[in-house]
Parts: sequence; structure tokens; C-alpha cells
Amino acid sequence: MPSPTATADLANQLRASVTRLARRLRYERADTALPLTHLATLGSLDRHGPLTPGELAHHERIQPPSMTRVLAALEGRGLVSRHPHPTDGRQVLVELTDAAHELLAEDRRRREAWLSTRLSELSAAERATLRAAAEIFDRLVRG
Amino acid sequence: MPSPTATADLANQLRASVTRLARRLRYERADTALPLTHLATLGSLDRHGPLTPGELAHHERIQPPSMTRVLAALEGRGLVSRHPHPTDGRQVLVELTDAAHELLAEDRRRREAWLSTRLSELSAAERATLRAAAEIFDRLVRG
DNA sequence: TCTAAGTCATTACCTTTGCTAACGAAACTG
DNA sequence: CAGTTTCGTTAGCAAAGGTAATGACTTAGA
Repeated sequence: MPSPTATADLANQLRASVTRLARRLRYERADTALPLTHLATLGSLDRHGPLTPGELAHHERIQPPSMTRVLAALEGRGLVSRHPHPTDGRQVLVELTDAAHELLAEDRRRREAWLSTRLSELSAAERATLRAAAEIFDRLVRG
Repeated sequence: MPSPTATADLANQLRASVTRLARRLRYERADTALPLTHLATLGSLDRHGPLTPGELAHHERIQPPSMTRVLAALEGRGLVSRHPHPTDGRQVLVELTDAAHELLAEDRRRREAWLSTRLSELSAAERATLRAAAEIFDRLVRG
């Protein structure tokens, strides 16, 4: 049974640390020139294949109108394309273009970026801790 | 020796997870009515004692003008006070008011908020993982 | 010593990126 | 086949960050 104040302290610490790291990460993405959410959206499409805007919004925990704007930006850059849904005329299927696949591959290849460098300076045990933490975060968010 | 692609994958995963959690946390702070950065700033002052705006900005990884705005808001709510620096006329010392100390204590006491609830549903081992991860995050950010 | 350059906080203005409300088209339901 | 629901979008707004410029003060150099 966890002490309530210990849990509250952890919540406090975690909130502060996660917030700072997220802010740092946001401003460390200069080389790709793509906002974090846009990159994450491409990542979702890469992992799951074509998805509808609604599904993407749910995945990234943003509201559908926000995803509409993300998709408009990505389509404008030629990174995704929208296609009519085969059975449901209301829905739309979004998929990656070849350019996006190249961008993702290139992004992964030359990811000598800030976070990777930092991570490689950690011990294997510390990296394992972070890997486990990321999984827990996803579970927390998924709720 | 860590495999480079494994490190890049971890970087990817961590970036996505941290971003989503930070976004969720930001929109989960309704009860205190204080933005995350404001709360974190009060926390820094609580931990370190009086600091200058520049030091606070560095701590929270935001630019000085942004911190000026945070401090203006906090001062407007009677949570911090500004005092002249004893030896350097350009600088300012910011410190917590009694009201802020009360707010922090109260905040800690009644933190039945989303994150605490979620955390208390985890196992002790998982909480330990998160505690360790938070520490590593701070080290990553501190550089 | 006194002028020039640098530093600190602030002000003014802009951008990014999320939100909610409202709407039109398409799909279900009874 | 009329009424309701769902999906994506549009429109408008708010939060929270950034950069550039300013003014007061300090430090360094001739």
C-alpha cells in the first residue's frame, strides 16, 4: 500500500520532469522542421497503415479539429494523401506518401540528435529504466 | 555498447510517450487553476529559495521574457514578491509569499488528481521505475 | 576616470498548437 | 423516408511559448 503523500510527491516530481523534458524535446527538433505532433502522426501512420482522421486524433490524444489542421499541413507538404473511404462516404483514409516514407527513414538514419546522444551516454540499466517508463506512460495515458 | 538503432528507437518511443503524457498533464490541471509552468516555478522557488528571474527561466527551460510573464501572473495572484538584489541593481530576487507556501501545502495535501490516482494503481515496482526515470530525465535536461 | 560594451529584466509583438462551437454531408434507425 | 447520429471540417479563440528591441545598471579598457 503506497503512502498517499509519497504518491503525491512522485506525481509532483514526474509532472515537473516530464514537462521540462517535453519542452526541451519540442525545441530540439529544428533539423526536421516538423512539429512534434506532425512527426508523431506520421509515425502512427507508419506503424498502423492508413487511418481515418478520427482514429489519428484519438491516437495522438488531440481533438479531431486539431488533427484536421495537422493533416492539412502534412498534405500541403506532400507527406500524406487523403482518399475516400471505400464503404463510408463520411470518412476519409489518410496514408503516407513515398516522400513521407523517405523522410521517416532519413529521420531515423540521421538521428544523431540530442536525445539519442544523451541516451547513448547512459548505462544500459538506465536505458532499460526509460524503456520501461515509456511503456508505463503509455498505459497511464491510455487510461 | 548500445546498438545505435536500438538507441534511436528508444529515443523515438520516449519522445512520443513523453509528448503525449505532457499534453495530457497540461489539460488535466483544471482544479488548481494554475498553469503547469507556474506551478513548476513555485516548486523551484520552494526547493531553492529566492531566485532571480533569469535563474528561474534557466531552471524551467524557458526564455527570460516568458518567465517575466509567468512572474507577473504569479505576482498578480499574490504568490510571489519581487525584491531588489542586494548587490546588483539590474537583478531582482523573487520569493514565495506565505500564500504560496499555503497553496503548495494544500496542493500537495489534496492531490487526488488524475496523475496521483493513476500512479496509485501501479505496482510499487512500477512507481520505483518512474521515480528513477524522473531523475534520469532531469539529468538529461540538465545536460 | 569615464566611455564602451555587456548583462539583466522588461516590453511589444508574433507564432504555434491546442481548444470548443457550429455546420454540412453521409449513414443509420425506426 | 423523416429524425438522429457520426464524421470531417470550418471558424473563432486561448494558452503559452518565442524573438527583437529597450532601458537601467554593471564591468572593462583606454
